[in-house]
Order: sequence, then C-alpha cells, then structure tokens
Amino acid sequence: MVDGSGRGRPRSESARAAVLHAVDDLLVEVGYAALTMKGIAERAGVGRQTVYRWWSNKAEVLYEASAIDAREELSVPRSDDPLKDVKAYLDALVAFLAHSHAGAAYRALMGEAQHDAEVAALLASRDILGESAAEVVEAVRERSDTTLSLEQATALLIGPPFFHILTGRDAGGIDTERLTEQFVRTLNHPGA
Amino acid sequence: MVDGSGRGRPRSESARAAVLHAVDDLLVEVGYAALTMKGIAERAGVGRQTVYRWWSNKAEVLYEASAIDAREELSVPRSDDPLKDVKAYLDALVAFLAHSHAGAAYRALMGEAQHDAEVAALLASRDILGESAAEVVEAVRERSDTTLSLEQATALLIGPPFFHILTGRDAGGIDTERLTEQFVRTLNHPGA
Amino acid sequence: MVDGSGRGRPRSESARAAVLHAVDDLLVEVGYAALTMKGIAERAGVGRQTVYRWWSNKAEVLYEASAIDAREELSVPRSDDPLKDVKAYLDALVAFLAHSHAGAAYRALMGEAQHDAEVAALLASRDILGESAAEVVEAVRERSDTTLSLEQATALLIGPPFFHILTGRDAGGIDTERLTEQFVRTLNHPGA
Amino acid sequence: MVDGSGRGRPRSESARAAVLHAVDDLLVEVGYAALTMKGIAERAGVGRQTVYRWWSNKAEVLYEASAIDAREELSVPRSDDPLKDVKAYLDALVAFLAHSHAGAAYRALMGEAQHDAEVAALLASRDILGESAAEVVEAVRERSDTTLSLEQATALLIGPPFFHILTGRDAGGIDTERLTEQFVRTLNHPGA
DNA sequence: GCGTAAGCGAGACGGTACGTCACGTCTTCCA
DNA sequence: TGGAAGACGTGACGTACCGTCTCGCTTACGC
Repeated sequence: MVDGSGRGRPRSESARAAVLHAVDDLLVEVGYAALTMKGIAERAGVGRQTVYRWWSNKAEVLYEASAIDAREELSVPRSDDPLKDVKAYLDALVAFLAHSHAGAAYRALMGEAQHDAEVAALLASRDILGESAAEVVEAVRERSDTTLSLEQATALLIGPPFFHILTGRDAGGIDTERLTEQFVRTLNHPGA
Repeated sequence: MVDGSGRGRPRSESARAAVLHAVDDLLVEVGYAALTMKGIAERAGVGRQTVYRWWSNKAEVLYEASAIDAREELSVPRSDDPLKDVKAYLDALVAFLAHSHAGAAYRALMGEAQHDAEVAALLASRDILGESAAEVVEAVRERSDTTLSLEQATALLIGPPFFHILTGRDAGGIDTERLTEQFVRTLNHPGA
Repeated sequence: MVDGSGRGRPRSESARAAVLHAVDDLLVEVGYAALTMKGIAERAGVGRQTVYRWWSNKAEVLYEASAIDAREELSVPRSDDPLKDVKAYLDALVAFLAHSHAGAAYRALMGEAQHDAEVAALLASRDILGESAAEVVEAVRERSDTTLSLEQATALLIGPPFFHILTGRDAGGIDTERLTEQFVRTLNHPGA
Repeated sequence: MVDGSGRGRPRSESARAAVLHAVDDLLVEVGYAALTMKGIAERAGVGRQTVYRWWSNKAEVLYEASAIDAREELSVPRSDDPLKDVKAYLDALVAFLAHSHAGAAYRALMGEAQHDAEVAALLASRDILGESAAEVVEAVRERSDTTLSLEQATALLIGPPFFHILTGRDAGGIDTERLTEQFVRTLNHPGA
C-alpha cells in the first residue's frame, strides 16, 4: 500500500497515465509555450484539480513525461572500445537534443530553468545529461592520467555540441568523430 | 530624417529610453517570468500601446535593453599574447553568463528561444556570443594550421563553460586557465 | 436541476445578486455612458469573466437589473372605474419614465436600441411598456365599440407622454387627466 | 469675417464638407455604435485634430450632417386643406423616422440624449420634430377652439407614431389616415 | 514680398475599456 | 472519498479608440 491509510479511493493510475500521455501529445502538437494545465487536463479527460493534485506546474508534468524517454535515448551500449563509445554517445546526444521529442522537452525545461528557480531545482535533482555521459567519460578518464574532475571532463565533452544546438545552429554541422578525437586527446595529454 | 516621410509626431526618445530602463530594472527586481508588457509600460510611465508600437513582446524589449550591455561586457582588449586574450575572454564570458544582469537577460532569452520561434529568430539575428568570441578565436586559429572552422572552434571554446553554467552548476568550478590551454592545444595539434 | 447535468460547481447566486446590485448603484452614480463591464465587475467584487459568463454586455445586465422594478412600478391596482385606472396608469408611466431609476435604465436601453440591434432584440423580447398598459387599455376597449387594435390603442395612450419625456420636455407639462379624457373619448367615438 | 482677427489660414471648407460627407456614409455603412472620431477623420482624409477643432464629439458631427436633411424631409407643402396637410405630415414623419438615413441619425441622437446630457442639450437647441410639426398643428389649432397648448397638441400628433417606431414596432402598422382624423377630432371636441 | 499666425494631414503620446485566456482554488455530484 | 465538471476571483493579454500633443507644410493676412 503506497498510501499511509489505505482508506478512500486510491489514486487512479489511468488518470496519471492519461495526463502523461496527453502532455506528450500536446508538446508535439502545440509546443511548449502553448501547453497549459487546463489544456492538459482537458486532453487527458481528467479534472483540473487532479492534475494539480499530483504535479504543481506544467514543468513537472513535462519532466515526468519525458525523463524516462530521455534516459533511454541517451543510454548507449558499452563496447570494449571507449573511443567508439564516446562517438556513439555524442551521436545519441545530438540526436536527442536536436531531433527528439524528449530532447525538445529537455531544452524547453532547461530554458525555463534560466528564469524559474523551481524548474531549475527540478532539473538539478536529476542531472540527466551528466548522468548519461558519466559512464563513457569515466571509461576514458580511467585510462588516462588526467587530473580533470568528472564534471570538468563532462563539460568538455558535452559543451561544444550543447552550445551549438542551443544557440540555434544547424545540428548537421557537428562532427562527432572529430569531437571524440579532440576529447580523448585532451584527456590523454600529459599534464592535463 | 530616420522616418521616410518626416510627417506626424516624431517618436519620443524619452519614452523609448524609459521603457528600456524600466525593463532593465524590472528584470532584476521581479525576474524574467514575472516581466509583463503591462508592468513595463506602467513602470516606464508610458502607454501600453507605445510599448507594443515599437516592440512586439517582452523578449524584444529585453533584447534591445541588454544587447548593448552584453557586447560591452564581452569585449576584451586585444594584447599581443593570444593565449592571454583567450583567458581574458573566458573570464569575461563566465562573468557575463553567471553574474551580470545582461547575462541573466541573455540566458532568459536563450531559454525562451528553445520553445519560441520568434525569440529564436531574434537571437539568431545577432549571434552575440559568437561575435564576441570571433576575434580571439580567429587570432588563435591564424597561428595554428587547424582545419576547424571558426564556428567549430568557437563551440569548442564557449561550449564547456556555457554548458556548465546553463545546467546550473556553480560557476566557481570553471578553471578558465585550464580551458584556455586545452583550447589552444587542441587547435594546434597536428591534424586538427 | 436547472443545469443539464448538475455536475460542476453551481452558479453562485450571491455573485449574480452582487452584479445586479452593482449595476443598479452604478447607473445612479455614474450614468449609463460611464457604465462599463469592468466597473460593474469591480464594484460587485466579482471576476470580469463571471459577468461575461452570464451576460454578454452591459445592456443585458442593466435590463435584468431593472426589468423587475419596471414591472412593479408600472403595475397599478384595478378599480371598477376604467377612467380612474387609465389616469392612474398614466401617472405611473410619467413617474416611471421621468423620475425613476428603473425608468432611466429603460430610457437608456431604448436609446441604445436605436443603434444596436442586439439591444433592440433584447427589448423586443419583453414589451415592458406595452404589457403594463395592456390591462387598462383592454378594459376601455371592451366597453367601447372601437375597431382599433390593442397595439394602436396603446400607442395612442402612451405615445404623447412618451414623446414628451423622451424629447427632453419637462414632465410637469403633462396633464394626465386631460390625456385620459382624450384617450377614452377617442376610443368611444362612433366609427373609431 | 467670422474669425476675430482674420489672421492665419482660414478654415478649409473642403475639409468640413469631407467630414460631413464621411459621417453620412459611415452611419449607413457601419452604424452609429461603430462610428468613431478616428474613423470619420480617416474616411474624410482629414487630420483627427481638424475634426475635434470644429466638433467636440461624434454626436455634433452627426447632428450637423443630418439636421438639414431632416428639416427638408419633414417639410410638407401647405395646401388649403388642413386635414390633408396633417396626413401628409404624418406620412413624412413616419418615412423620416422609420426609413430615412437622416431619421436613423435622429433616432440615434435621441437615444444618446437619454444618457448623455451634452447630446440632450444639442438636440434641445433645435426641436426638429416640434418645429416641423408646428405649422400644421397650428393650422388645426386655429380653426378649433381648443385650449390645448401647441406643445400638448404636438405631442398628441407625433406621440403615437413616435412611440410605435421607437419601440421597434413595424412602421407598416401605422394608419396615418386614422391618426389624422383622431387628432383633428380631439382638437375640435367641445371643451378640449 | 516677407513675417506672422492659424489651419492643415499625419501620427505618436498616455490612458482606459474591451473581450479572451489561463491561472490556481472552490464547490458540487457521482461512482 | 477521489475524481469529473465547472464556476469562482485574479490579472495579463493584445486591440481599439479616446482626446492631446508635436511635427513639417500650407495658406492668407498685414506690415
């Protein structure tokens, strides 16, 4: 029993699913800016109060709706070639940020976080990009004798394509092969 | 004569200034999310229509209000030592993004651009970060034999701190000295 | 159940009453021209949307607010002397049109109806003046052998004071005694 | 010289005519409610200030634009048969109030006067209906020995059709022949 | 014939009401 | 007793018109 008492009508799992489904659809159909709690509730065939009961704003709904997708899209199978894994991760990252629905949601939330402390806290609670990169970055770090922290190395890897895409440049201009080489070389350089 | 005809009452420069001043103040006081066209007009002591006449949304007002500041804060004097210049630029960039008012405005607009095509177009019309970095990046590029484009090199330089700050990490964790070395070394590496 | 389903929060009767009360007060205080939906809502301590939800413009609110008063002020007790009743009705009519609040509202609506089809339709849906006169006119008509329709007879009775007051003449100049005699005589004249 | 000094550019007669013409057209095209000073000025190809310089509101423009037409439409040639003249006048009155453009303007102004003291004063300055009826009413009055004042007799004549039309009833239902007879008979009745 | 003064069209100004929308809360009935 | 329905008060949205105020320009008088 999730609930402390077990008394009263239990939370409707179908209502929860309907809301998450609705927000997914609406994000694609009308975009983030036109997403409204009212619209989500109506699309889900759910009372407005029900949405507010479980999520306090559209960012939370959107986060829950896309976080799982995001982690999935950004997880790449490990091989025994770290360089190949880094390349694969960068490809997944570019695809996620530039082309996926979950990525659009992430970018929207990241943007909102720039001027909304609650959203910032929400995103900070789960460093989706950092976590997803951790494994591959760690693999490269281990084999090098770099003194860079995991966080610094991660920024080095993700930063360039992240900047490229978030500033509206064409994702086609990103050469993940080259970025991989540069990343690995930087970490392996003596004294780095 | 700026106007084509010179007919009619000329635009009030004082009203324009009052609006830009008001938006600057309000951004600091209430934050981006709570900025409203109504609030800007009232704070500026200006009619609402007057604001709408010259700017179509709060993003445009904010952009005009902060673009000049931004260019100023990000322009660093050139010396004869490119490495020193890169470091100075990175310091200015971190200060701008993490601590300046104009930078907060820029981050807000950049965020908004993730889910608002008009704001995206507005920002794309003036690549503030790219432009500001162009000189120092070009100086390093010229002395190397890299085949990286200006855009790619720029992403390499700006990306890591940009990612660091926009994902809410502490700006204190950025080692601009080290980033400078890594950037220059990457460009100078044979075959890069 | 008035509503089809009975679902959802029921209409707030107190909000309705507050609006009707507010419009009554405001009409007296600021006059018809300065009546605004915004003002009504604020005075009633009610959301603007709530006013629009139940009435589509100020004419409708005003109509509902004054129609009941109007019918009351214009209803005169019947006696067994039709002539006396006609005189009493004319006195009530003059008092209503020239001096009562409800009458001021009626004149305002009647005026608005001259250039607003919706208001015209609203007034046409309930011929307040015609209805109020019907009983006394009918009583006189029955006792005569006139071929005048009820409508024609009504215009004959109401027309002169109506014209007098609406064209801004002093209501004191209306001799209801004489108008009564003339009305009754006209209906009773052979061949009329 | 109308002007005190005669100095400065004289009033443009063409601008005046253009405004009066424009307000006539617009009344027909968009109706009274949608008439605006802005619209009038634009339609006349005239500066907004020019309209305000000579008329203080739309009622004044409309009044000047339609008063002459009104007097013309309501003036009927005198014959040596007063009864025939009264009938002709009533026909002209019904045509004016129910079907003419100038009449529509008059009804609009009369309506506005019910809740706008300035418009009321404007209309009171020229009792268009009363003046137009004076001649025929006086002719009948002279031949009778009635003690009714001109004003009372006028209300008796104009009232019924006025009420009929202003309360939105079909003008076709007005029997001017019969109204004429009733009017004349009432004035001629001994003791009236 | 030149200066002064007022009217001209244009159009921006500070205001304010419009009618709509979404917010987040509330009050009802139904399952 | 949770959930749907939907009304509630609040307040921003973007538009329209208000009446006023510059503008540069066009007359027309009077010195």
